[in-house]
Amino acid sequence: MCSGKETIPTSYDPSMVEEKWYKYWRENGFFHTEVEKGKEPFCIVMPPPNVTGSLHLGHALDNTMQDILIRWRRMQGYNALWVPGTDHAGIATQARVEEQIAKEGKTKYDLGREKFLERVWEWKREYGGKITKQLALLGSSCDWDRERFTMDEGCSRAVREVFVRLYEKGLIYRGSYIINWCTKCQTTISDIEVEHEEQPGGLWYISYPMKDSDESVVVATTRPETMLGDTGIAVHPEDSRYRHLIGKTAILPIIEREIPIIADEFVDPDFGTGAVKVTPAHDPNDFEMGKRHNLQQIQVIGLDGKMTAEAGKYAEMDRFECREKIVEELDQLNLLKKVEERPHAVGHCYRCGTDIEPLVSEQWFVKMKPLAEPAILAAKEGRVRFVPERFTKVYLNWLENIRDWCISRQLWWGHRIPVWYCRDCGEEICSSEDPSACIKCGSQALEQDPNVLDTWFSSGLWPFSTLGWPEKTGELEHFYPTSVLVTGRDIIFFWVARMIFMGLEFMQDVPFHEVFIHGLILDSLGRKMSKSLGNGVDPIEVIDNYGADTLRFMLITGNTPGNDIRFRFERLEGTRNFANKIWNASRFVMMNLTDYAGGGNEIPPALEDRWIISRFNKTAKNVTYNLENYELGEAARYLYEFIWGEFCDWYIELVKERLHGKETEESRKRAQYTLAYVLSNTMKLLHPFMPFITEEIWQHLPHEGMSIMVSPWPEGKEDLYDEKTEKKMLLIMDIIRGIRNIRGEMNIVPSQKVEAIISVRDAELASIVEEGIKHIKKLANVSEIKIFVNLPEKPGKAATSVAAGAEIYVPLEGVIDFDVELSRLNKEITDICKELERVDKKLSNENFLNKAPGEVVEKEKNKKDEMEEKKRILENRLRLLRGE
RNA sequence: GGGCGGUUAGCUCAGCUGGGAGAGCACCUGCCUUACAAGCAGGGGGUCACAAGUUCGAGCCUUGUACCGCCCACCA
Repeated sequence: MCSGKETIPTSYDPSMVEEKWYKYWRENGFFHTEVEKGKEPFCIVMPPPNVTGSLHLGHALDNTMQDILIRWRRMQGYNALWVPGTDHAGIATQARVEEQIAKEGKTKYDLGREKFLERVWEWKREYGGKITKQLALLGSSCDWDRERFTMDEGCSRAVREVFVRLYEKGLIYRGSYIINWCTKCQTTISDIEVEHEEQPGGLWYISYPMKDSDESVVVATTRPETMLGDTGIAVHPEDSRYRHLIGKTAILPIIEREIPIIADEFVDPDFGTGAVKVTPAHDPNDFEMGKRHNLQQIQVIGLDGKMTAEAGKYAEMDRFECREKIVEELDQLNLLKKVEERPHAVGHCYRCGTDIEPLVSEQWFVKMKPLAEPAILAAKEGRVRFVPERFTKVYLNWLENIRDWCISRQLWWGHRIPVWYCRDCGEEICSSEDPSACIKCGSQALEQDPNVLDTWFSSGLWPFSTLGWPEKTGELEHFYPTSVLVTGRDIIFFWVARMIFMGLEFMQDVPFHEVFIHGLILDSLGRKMSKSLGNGVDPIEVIDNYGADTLRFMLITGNTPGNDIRFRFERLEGTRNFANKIWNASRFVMMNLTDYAGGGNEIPPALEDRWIISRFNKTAKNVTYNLENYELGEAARYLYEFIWGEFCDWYIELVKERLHGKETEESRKRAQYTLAYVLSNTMKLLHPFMPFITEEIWQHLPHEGMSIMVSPWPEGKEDLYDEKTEKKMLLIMDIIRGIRNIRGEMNIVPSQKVEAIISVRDAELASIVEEGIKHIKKLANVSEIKIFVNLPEKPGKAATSVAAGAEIYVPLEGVIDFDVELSRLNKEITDICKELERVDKKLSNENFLNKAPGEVVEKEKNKKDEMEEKKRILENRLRLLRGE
């Protein structure tokens, strides 16, 4: 059962155990979950990482949190399912493969759509498994038998089904609207994929002459090159400066087009000149205005970012170069009236950073209002709850101001839009199955829409598509709605909101009841980790060097829900040391359990046994409570403190004598039992956080069952709380600390034992000290202790310490350094005086006495008495030492 | 322009529904004490950003201010 001392290394080596146990868990099917109707379900669907990506710290945090929740609930006896999977990540993956074939000197057009897609699938097969392997290294206990991919058969079916149903309901439509175009990626992107960044820019004032008069109108613009596509000038209807011009015609310089002056409420009279040029084809506001006033849309910038034929002599010129040239020409024409420096929020493509070009294009959209409304309601009614709560507002604010969602992408990698056009009669056919003939004219000359869907369209179905939808599976019935979604706050809009409205639309219920949001992982200087800064940390490297348990625990501790975390290597080392501490404590326990064959619970527990059992059960309660409230960091902190500060620092030290056979066999066995009980149950509490080391240790301890991960969770039994014992131990520990303090301050080496004289207030306290006398001797390195009740004459040449109700004297004849002792006493007295002052002030306040709760007042009074006694004793000592 | 978060020890951060300021690291002192030097014992170090308010009592609640960070936004 237990290994001998020699075979267990003195420092913990994660690489020796992690792979072994992961394999063991997997081979024994502990990750796999079947529907068990009798058990309460607990289900998490994993946010699918990019299939061709590799694990970064964000994933590590995300999945550690999920694994903690799943492992904990599984141990609690829930029917716990964690569904893993990956996302096809349209633009990102396609870009990688395009890069690859570019090295061969080819473009995707050389290959053609079909061949290109074959290459992407090949790439996916070759590089796609990487991230899931890395998730395994982290210890993720997800059900790999249920691994999904957003483009697998089932998910693809779900996507088509959803598209068709929305289409038939009129919630998906096709039309020409202004969209965000990335000239580099050569595709549309949705509004949230556009990142705005303030950049220095200019505001150019351009004069447009009026037709049939000498007047002119000056407009201000940040994008002069778009003037080539101007089809109007707008002013505010109430603006007296321009009222007389409304309805008249101006001449667009350079192009010499006649354009109308229109009146529109949108125009802010206080901005610029109060007159604005209108370019419906290249600005979202102008697009709307153009619709309102029936203005022509003239596209002057093409999909490639170059000026179109409509730009006249500027055709074929790059849009940025054109800007400069236009300004030059206007200047020459004396039409440039003013140039101002002005920061401008330019939209960039979230992927490649290219300036987004708004332009009009025929695309597919999802009508959002009818879908958003139920999603708003669900959050308001608390059917889906955000943790921390403040993110509800972020979510609601977005949905309440939502615009229609452009879902078509001009990519090849993705879910192709299930719409076909008949070449003969023009009929548009939307169908979940590939149609063989036109439903109207019977022609077989059908052509599928070339576009694919936004990647987030399929991710939005993830909670139900992975559970089998549109089939009515047992999984869906049992596990939907899932229990909690764990994700970063950066994808609340992209993903969380969309899953919620899709779930409500297609499952008539929210996809999860709770959304647990975590922050970002920053570098040690508080910056985002990014490729360009080169400040990224590779979690796999961390796992190689420190172990997965260490990485996990480090990511979880010292953090609070929703807040960002700085990644610092010192913290990693601290956590590694914690793992090592656990390892060595366990080594100690195992070494002392070599002859232990179970049992011992029937033997009456010693004081320290009752104490550690009480402390353990309180810890279990605290850990459970904090897990329930998603306070994973707090839960971890309780464990850290219990293991290191109580089990290691105190309990192990307290039982060494018994284990070494210095007392009875019975006492020894009872200590063995308690060690095994507390350690193995503590390992259970720690298991969700540090799965590997806890399994390794648990397997070495007496245990039932095949794995700690399927052992029952210790809930913390209140009937094993023992307040009386804890109070006793507190006194004994205070006495030990008091003597240690004297020893430390006096620099008394451990080889030198001291004596102690303890004077207590009453017989009850005397018996407690008596009970702890051997502990005091051992842990404070004391040779002899004399206990008195109210010792009348205090020892002379001794150092002093005071605990609640007990005075401790350490005679130091010849050794005592009076200066040290005097300053030590002085400091303590000063500290007490400060406290007393505060307490006195409180207690002399009549309002406090009258208004504060009785127990609080009582507490303060007791405190005061204690302090005063302590102060008196210490002052007496001071006088005695000074020979007063 | 709106919204959110932060400001606590030298550093990085905890501090739950208001009732004696905490941890880790760093620092100082002494220790290889047969689990652990990745350790043990002891110690120093804080006007809880600032101001006002509520309260018997504020790190915590209210309002305002300053600075840092993030998100959202169709004033060209």
